[in-house]
Amino acid sequence: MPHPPPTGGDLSRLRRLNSLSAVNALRGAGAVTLSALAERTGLSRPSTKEVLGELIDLGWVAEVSPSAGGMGRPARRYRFRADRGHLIGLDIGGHNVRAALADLDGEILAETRQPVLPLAPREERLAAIERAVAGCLALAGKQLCDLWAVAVGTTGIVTPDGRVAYSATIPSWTGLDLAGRLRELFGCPVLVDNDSRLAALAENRRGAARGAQDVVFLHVARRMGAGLIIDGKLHRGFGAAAGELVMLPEVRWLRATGHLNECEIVPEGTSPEDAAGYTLAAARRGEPLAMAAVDRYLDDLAVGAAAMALLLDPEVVILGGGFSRSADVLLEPLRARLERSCMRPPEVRASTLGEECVVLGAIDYAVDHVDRHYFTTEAGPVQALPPATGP
Amino acid sequence: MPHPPPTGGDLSRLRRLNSLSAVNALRGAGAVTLSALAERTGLSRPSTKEVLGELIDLGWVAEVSPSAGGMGRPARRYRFRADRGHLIGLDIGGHNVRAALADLDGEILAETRQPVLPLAPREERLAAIERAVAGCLALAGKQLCDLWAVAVGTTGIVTPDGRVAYSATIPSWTGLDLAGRLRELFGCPVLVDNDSRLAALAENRRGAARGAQDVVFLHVARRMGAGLIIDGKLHRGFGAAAGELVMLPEVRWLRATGHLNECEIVPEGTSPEDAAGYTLAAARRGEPLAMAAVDRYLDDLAVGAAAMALLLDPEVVILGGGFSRSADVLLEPLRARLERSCMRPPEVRASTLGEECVVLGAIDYAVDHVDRHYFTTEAGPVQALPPATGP
DNA sequence: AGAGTTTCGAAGGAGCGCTTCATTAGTAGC
DNA sequence: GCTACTAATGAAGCGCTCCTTCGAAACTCT
Repeated sequence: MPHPPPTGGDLSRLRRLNSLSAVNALRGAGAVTLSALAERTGLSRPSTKEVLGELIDLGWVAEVSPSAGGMGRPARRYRFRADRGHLIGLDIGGHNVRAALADLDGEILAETRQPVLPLAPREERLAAIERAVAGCLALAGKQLCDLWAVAVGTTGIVTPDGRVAYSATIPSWTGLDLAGRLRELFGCPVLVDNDSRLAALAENRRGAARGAQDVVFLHVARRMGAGLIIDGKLHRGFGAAAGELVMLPEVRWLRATGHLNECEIVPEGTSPEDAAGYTLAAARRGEPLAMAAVDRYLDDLAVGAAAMALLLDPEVVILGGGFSRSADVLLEPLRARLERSCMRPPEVRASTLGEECVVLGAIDYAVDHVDRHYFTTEAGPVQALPPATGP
Repeated sequence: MPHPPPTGGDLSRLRRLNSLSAVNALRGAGAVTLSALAERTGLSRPSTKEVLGELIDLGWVAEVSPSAGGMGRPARRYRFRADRGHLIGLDIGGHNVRAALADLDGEILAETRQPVLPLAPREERLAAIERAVAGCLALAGKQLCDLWAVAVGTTGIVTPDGRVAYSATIPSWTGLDLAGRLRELFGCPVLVDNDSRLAALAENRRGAARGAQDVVFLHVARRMGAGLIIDGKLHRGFGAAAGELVMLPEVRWLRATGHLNECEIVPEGTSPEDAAGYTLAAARRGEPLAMAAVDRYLDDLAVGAAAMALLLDPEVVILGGGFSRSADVLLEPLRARLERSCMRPPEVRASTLGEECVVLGAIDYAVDHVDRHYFTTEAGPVQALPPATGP
């Protein structure tokens, strides 16, 4: 029988915990004085100083110019060196590849976009990915060797080891060892996950669902998806296939978009990509036919949304994805439908991150990965900052 | 802005962690030698001894007779004093009130059952609860003042503070402040939760889903329910209403049992309670009409089950509740249906705890409560054992 | 320039866990 | 019945981490 949890332990472990506590207090807090840090960590000033000194020696923390103004002796100030490593977030969709470059705090430094055709062959899309990343690096004046991790959100079902098991939106993607290919390309750790899940993560960290413990994120676009935050953590499931509610016919998500695409009001010859947007815009203007189509669409959308809300009882449901541009048309009716179906209806909010939610979620995922690697109890003592060539 | 997590800290905190580690290593492990304990906790022998000495002083640990046989000097042995406190688990259903008495390890010492009519008034059911508990106490020779906690599983939606917001099975229950009433009755902390959720907890701790991180528990009986274990923890949801998928018509769980009740093969005059069981038994014998009814029943059951499996991607789905007696008829077809609907089908297993799953889950919930209260980091240092009159 | 305020840096003390070693209590073999 | 072996016990001494306390330093306000 394996021993349960290796809790407690050594004195060095206590130091490690306090180092982590200090790192967490410094992360994203800008310039912090020693006294402030001591208060946040709960340690005494001398202990905090010792911990901080160690972090400075390891290269994770730097001193910045002392504070000006105020009473008493000016305090020296310190900051987390978020600029010592860089991360790439990728959103691989049917029509676009988006990339963003961020520092270790997840602060965005550069963004690019590369259009691709949904039916483009694998290599073409991979080339677009490479261009998008190269563009980000050039914009920020960085190099490949500055990258510590690349996180990717893509449509479809992704296995735990980063292969694309199946993608309806990008046919050529099915069966690809995406993580492996990108590792070759970028020479650093690559994390791959489903795009809807990463979007949910972003909304939870910096968007409309900030602070919520239980979140249902509805990725509404031509094709639907869902991402779940449960107990403050992204839920992936045993086989990393959580959120694939679309596949169940009774949930009516497969046919939902059809109501928008096939609305009679859509002019002949409108491309299938633009039809839904046309109907939504027409509904906003008050065209009766369009409004009826949107109503039918919402009826179908609400079935799956209600199933999730009833099953999980989340604090908030986020309406995100491409169609969330039309949140003004969709939000209130969705809320009304959920209030009819649910005993304890959740809040319903529109995404605040819009089109960028997947890229931002990928960045957040990469930040988490770095944190797990360097700043968790399991990872051993806080390690020295890797040399400038990357980890 | 509130300070995030009060991690790390004092030297005393380290001792606390090690005390907890020792308690956890002792819980449910019977008699343990000092060396074995040292190995499990990861501490050195002398440190382990000191920690153990403290726990003995506080009254949580006792020495037992030294081990006989074996090489070398016989080791002194120690055990967790699970018998110093007692817990009650209750299952309040439409037709029965079940009670169990357990020690602090969750080991069952006595069980009783009191029949009640579904339409019985509140006070009658409350009296049955009192009788069931009194019976347990008498069987084990204990008294009310020996109880440290009472945990209750009941049908219906339970608010976080222990009121019954709504119960379809027990009409008189709706609106009752169950936790308040039982606290008056028993004079100790009372925890109330939905019965399906507690059953899921029991299967995760000691039943068919032991060790699984993500579990969907299907409570199949006259009325359906669901309980979710996510990331190893019972999922309650923001308003403690998680699992109420039944309420959604599209999921077809409301009408499912009807296929069994209304099967032509059921003899005239069979009571509504027994009709479904009759059909299931007939299906097992191979009666074509019954088999067709069970098929239709399974079609409906599978819709909700598939929705849950697709959304959460659990490791295992447990078929539990009253109808799990007929798991031989239901399990394989359900598995086949899930394999058709799911990209990565979960394992499907029958409950191993049967009728007792709710009572056992209530006990497990009560054990968790005691653990949270006495043996967690948040609870401060491990407290002295309360005096014999209860906590 | 002096009082007040806040931070800095060093010294001394207490708690906790680790290693080490002599001692003790049993079994196995002759 | 005696000796050799084995494994646990108990006490002593060490090192690490955090704490409290104090005088000195640096800057603002009057």
